[in-house]
Amino acid sequence: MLDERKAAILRAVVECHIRTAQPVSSAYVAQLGELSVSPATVRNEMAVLEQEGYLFQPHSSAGRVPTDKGYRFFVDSLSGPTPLGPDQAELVRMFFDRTHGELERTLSETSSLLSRLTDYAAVVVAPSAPDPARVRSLQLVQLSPHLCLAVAVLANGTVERRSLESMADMTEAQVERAAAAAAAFLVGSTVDRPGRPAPTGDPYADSLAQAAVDGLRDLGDEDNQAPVFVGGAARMAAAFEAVTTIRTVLGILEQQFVLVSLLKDVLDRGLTVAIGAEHGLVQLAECSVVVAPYEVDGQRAGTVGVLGPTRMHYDQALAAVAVVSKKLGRVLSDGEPVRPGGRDDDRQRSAG
Amino acid sequence: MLDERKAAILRAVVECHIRTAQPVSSAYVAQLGELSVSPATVRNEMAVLEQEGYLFQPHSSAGRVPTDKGYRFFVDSLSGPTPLGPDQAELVRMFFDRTHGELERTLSETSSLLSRLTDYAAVVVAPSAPDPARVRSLQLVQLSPHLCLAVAVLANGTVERRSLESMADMTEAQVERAAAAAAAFLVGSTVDRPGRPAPTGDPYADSLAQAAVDGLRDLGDEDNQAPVFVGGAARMAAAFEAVTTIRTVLGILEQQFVLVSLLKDVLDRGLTVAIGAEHGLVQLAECSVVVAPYEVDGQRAGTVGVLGPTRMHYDQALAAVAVVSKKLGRVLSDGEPVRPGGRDDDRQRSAG
DNA sequence: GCTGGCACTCGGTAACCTTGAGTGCCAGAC
DNA sequence: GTCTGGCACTCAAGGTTACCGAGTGCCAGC
Repeated sequence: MLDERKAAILRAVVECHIRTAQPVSSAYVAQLGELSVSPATVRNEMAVLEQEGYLFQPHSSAGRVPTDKGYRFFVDSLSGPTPLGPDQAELVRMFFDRTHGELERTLSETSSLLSRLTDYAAVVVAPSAPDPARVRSLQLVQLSPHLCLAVAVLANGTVERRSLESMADMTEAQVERAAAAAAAFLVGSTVDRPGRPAPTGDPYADSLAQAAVDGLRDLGDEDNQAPVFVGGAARMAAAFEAVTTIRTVLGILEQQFVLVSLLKDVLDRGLTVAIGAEHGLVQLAECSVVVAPYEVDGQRAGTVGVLGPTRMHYDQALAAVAVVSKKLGRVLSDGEPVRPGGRDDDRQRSAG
Repeated sequence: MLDERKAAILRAVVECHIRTAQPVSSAYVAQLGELSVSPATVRNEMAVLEQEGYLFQPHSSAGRVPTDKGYRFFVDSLSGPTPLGPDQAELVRMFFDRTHGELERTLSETSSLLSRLTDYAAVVVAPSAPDPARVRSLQLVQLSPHLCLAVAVLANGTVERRSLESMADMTEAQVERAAAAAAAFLVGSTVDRPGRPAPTGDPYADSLAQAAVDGLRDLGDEDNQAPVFVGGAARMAAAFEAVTTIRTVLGILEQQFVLVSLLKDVLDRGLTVAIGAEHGLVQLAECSVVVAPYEVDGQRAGTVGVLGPTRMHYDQALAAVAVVSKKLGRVLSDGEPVRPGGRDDDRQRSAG
């Protein structure tokens, strides 16, 4: 589609613009020396590239700036994964060596890590409950005469809470009976087990037990909102000039629901990088997203991602996201906790 | 200290500058009509106020802007709590009517609410565990041969997790024995109960049980970090002009530890409002903080606060923080869950 | 097809002027 | 003594003009 020389020029323009945030001149590209041609030749090629929509000229006497299409070409032509820089690899190693358990905290700190690695905002979507989720224990805690809290510990260590309100006041004994019934029904089984707890003889206890079981059933549902952890939102303030842009982007980062669907959407379309308008969100037209799913126990569980300006360092972001998603998945996998001093290597073998 | 006329002028300047973010002229104050004097007189008074450090003149032909000291005088002279506006009161009522249980979620949404009420960033510090914390149930969940998760449900519905690593691999039976021992020791008691679980006959199980008990003991410790929920950080982007300021402030908002100590510090000094440099944080010199503790079951449990520019709407912020802290405390109190359609009134009776 | 040369464009910067909001001060009135 | 109107002064903001130079587009020649 693009001959080799045009491609090289385009790549040079993108790389330079990512670094400098300035329009790139033909003189700069020529002086690079990669292809031994004069600025005039480069100019001619650049004019063509502009006609074809890869470049854009802010005004008639300025250099060229890549369009979204230009970035897309650049990203697609990135040759294989760049390795992480040594300091960054060190950061990652240190982080995952001392991390274990405490799901929320791990996820939250992972988002900070990813943000520090890339210098953009990072997003980590919590693992959806393994499907189907096996219940390890179920408790009912009475908070007030008509308010109970159902606390379920799942096999993977996740803790789920549901508050249950009853119309009538409950006695302690009733709550205990309900808890026993609900636990007998659900513990050792999965949350979506069909049927209902065995009756206790007390209709109030029965309905409470049923409420607890019902409350947990939605865990399997698709639309059950997975929590999101955002790290380094402040770094977006440095990435943009216009205050209004900053405000918009920060606003989006606070809307967990929007974030989740954004990442999900990108992944569903089989993308790893969504540039500018490629994802649906108009408000993020000046942003790109780099995402990767992570696997827990061999299943896709959640997503990590980086949100930056369209002129982001894609290679570094891709590398960071790849490494973090892999390591995070491993840390969260049951059978494979962090092995301090273990022999895990960061490099991906083969896999072109 | 300030005669009544100077005080009136100062108040007028502060109010106007909060609204307009512009230097305030003598003509404006005179034309207000509150005190029937000419601009020239106002000018003379303003010159004195500047000498005394209440006002500041950006340049010699500009109006006056309040200094931190000026704001301090203004805040101290606010007469009693302003009531919330009707729409805002409605927001608050709706929010707390449909809120119950689910601690983290409540806190997180409360921070959003407070941010929406004030249009600044809001901070909610989670309640510190009631002191001493009573344990309702204790479970050990084995995640891998040498990694366990201790899950404790406290009497108030809080769930605490601690991951426990053992050198040697543990069998399921050992974990069960340890869980039984630890539960027998702690359930029904408080986390700081002295002594140790009864021995099980298996040294490995004993040490695991001990580890679980030890792990929870730090709950009572002072330095145990209370989680923080920040809402509406994006609104800070609108409150300031300079991008660097925005970045700094957002950076602070991401450092939970700094936030907690900031709020704690302000409260410890007996303040409700900290203006500009009054709190220790140089980076937040352009910000003010409005805080209020909330009480759960009659004890100070956590803090809510608002972070805005020094020229914030103090009256509204104070009102919002007061109402939200009171309502939040009530919702979180054991004996007193939200009573839908109940007879709770928002007005503070007497209490001058 | 590439290149050097050249005219042209146009954003950015600096110098300059003008405007007007606002002050400080003073002399006179109450 | 205190207030006030008047007046000169200051200085940021905005507009105009001129200039510079980076960068392009095009063309003629190699």
